[in-house]
Amino acid sequence: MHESSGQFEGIPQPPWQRLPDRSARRRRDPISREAIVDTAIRLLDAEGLDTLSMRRIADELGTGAASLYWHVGSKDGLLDLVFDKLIGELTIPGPQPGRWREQLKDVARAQRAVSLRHPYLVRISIGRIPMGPNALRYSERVLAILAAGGLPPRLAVQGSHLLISTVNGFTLDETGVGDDAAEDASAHGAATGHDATTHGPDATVHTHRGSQQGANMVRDYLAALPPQAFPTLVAMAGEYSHADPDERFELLIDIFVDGLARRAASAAGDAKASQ
Amino acid sequence: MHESSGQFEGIPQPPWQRLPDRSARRRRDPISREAIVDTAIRLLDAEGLDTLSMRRIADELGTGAASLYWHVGSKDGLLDLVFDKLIGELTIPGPQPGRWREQLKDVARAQRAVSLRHPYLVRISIGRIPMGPNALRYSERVLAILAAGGLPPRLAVQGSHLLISTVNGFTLDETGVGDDAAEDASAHGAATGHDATTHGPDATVHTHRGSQQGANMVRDYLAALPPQAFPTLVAMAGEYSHADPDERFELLIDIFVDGLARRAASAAGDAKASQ
DNA sequence: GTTCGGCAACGAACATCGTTCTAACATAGA
DNA sequence: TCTATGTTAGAACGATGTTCGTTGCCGAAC
Repeated sequence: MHESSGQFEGIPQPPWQRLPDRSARRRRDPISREAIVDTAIRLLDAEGLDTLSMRRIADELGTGAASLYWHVGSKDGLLDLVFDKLIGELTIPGPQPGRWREQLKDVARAQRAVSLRHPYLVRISIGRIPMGPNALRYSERVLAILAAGGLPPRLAVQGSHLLISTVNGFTLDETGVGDDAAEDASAHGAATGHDATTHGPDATVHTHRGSQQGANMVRDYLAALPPQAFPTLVAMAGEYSHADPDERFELLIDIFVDGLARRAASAAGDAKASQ
Repeated sequence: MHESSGQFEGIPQPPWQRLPDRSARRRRDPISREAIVDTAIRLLDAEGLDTLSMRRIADELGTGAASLYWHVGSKDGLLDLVFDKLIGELTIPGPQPGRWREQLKDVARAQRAVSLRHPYLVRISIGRIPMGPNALRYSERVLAILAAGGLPPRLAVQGSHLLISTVNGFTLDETGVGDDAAEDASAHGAATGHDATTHGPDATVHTHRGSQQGANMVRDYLAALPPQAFPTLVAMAGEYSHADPDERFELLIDIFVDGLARRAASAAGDAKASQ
């Protein structure tokens, strides 16, 4: 009170008497955990996972990096919150026993859609056991669908786990290649190429921003391989140009859900037989 | 000159003439790209991915970090080489047309085994298109098995892709949880728990070094959930205690390979019908 | 009305990281 | 012996996650 400190705004503080510069930076709009999570997600969507830093988030909020730590504990804790919040975007319908197969496919499609909308999601999920409130809701509803479909508990639990990891595996290489800011080739090829099997690039080829251009590059590269060493690869190189991710994903969930249904049926048959 | 610098080993250099201290550090054993890659793999196996740094590798080789860059270009380039070298550990058998289903399962098992032996492998593979010499050999042999099994090219290519990503997805959460150096809980729980669905932990629970202890923790936690909100999860909590990864993996590849075989058969049927 | 204590914010600093710069060295050929 | 070239390596740069110590705010107690 008494407007104690910075009362006379015109007179600058003597520079040797170093006082905190509270000119900018209003104490209004106190930062909250939700605001931090939201800006983190906004930055992640806009600029990708690699460029996300505590300081970047703090800048966006008009504060310093240290201020974030009171609310989120650590960057990893923040990513925990981001992860669960994004899982909350998933809406899983209530179980309809006769339609459990289609429902399960819809769940898979929804999960892939979220992972494509936030291409960093799968990478964030690594090493994080999904046990936040939204993740629990998600597991509950998926399990409910499988239980309503008549799967025995063991198979239902295993199936829900496998569904998640299978979709994650698929979207991982769908989203893993091109993140953001296109890097140049870098081609670290020096000498010492003594044991190379082929005359292709030295170790691994990075193809950025996939889509059609990258697919054609891969196809051309494969087609140019020495046929005696890679006969099948050369013969099938053409298939790599029109690789439709949607079609492949549908094939995957078809295989998975059909297979799961078949195990469920055979399990039911076994149970009936041993009755 | 005349054997200018460190010739007479007994006499120390005058300290004001600051020359690089080449007292230790023999010029023998010049570092090579292979030696760098091998040391990196050894460190990765022993200490995990998080603690790997260029300086750590250089220390192990008795040199400085800058010296590595002449050979590998960048850390990412080094990981390219590590990745392809580890893929080289896989040995895929030649195709036996009548046994392609078992062979494909064996491929999956082998891939999982490598990913468990080097738990950082899957994480390294993210964003890396597998086109090194060993990766190409791998793709060639898998495709050869599928082609010998009679799959049409389109299905063979898609199947080989899906096999890799499916196994990766499975091993990702098998190896993703506990890396190395056990961290303490950290529990960043402050106030503002206003919208929590449950009275459980705040956001996400990290269970380290999985196995039985972690499984029991998960089971107990799920069993203690409010049953009206999570009826299915609570009812099936017991299943989470005896979750056998091997059994689940076998279920996965059973489903996958059987499903692929079924598509192959129906594709063959279609081809014959439209003939 | 004044004092006090805890919640919240913040600047500065620390350790570490990947990477670059540049000088020094080693060795082979002239 | 001199030079050219390939190779090593110390120092430094910028950026990162995180911690420390301090400061301010605001309601409760006196």
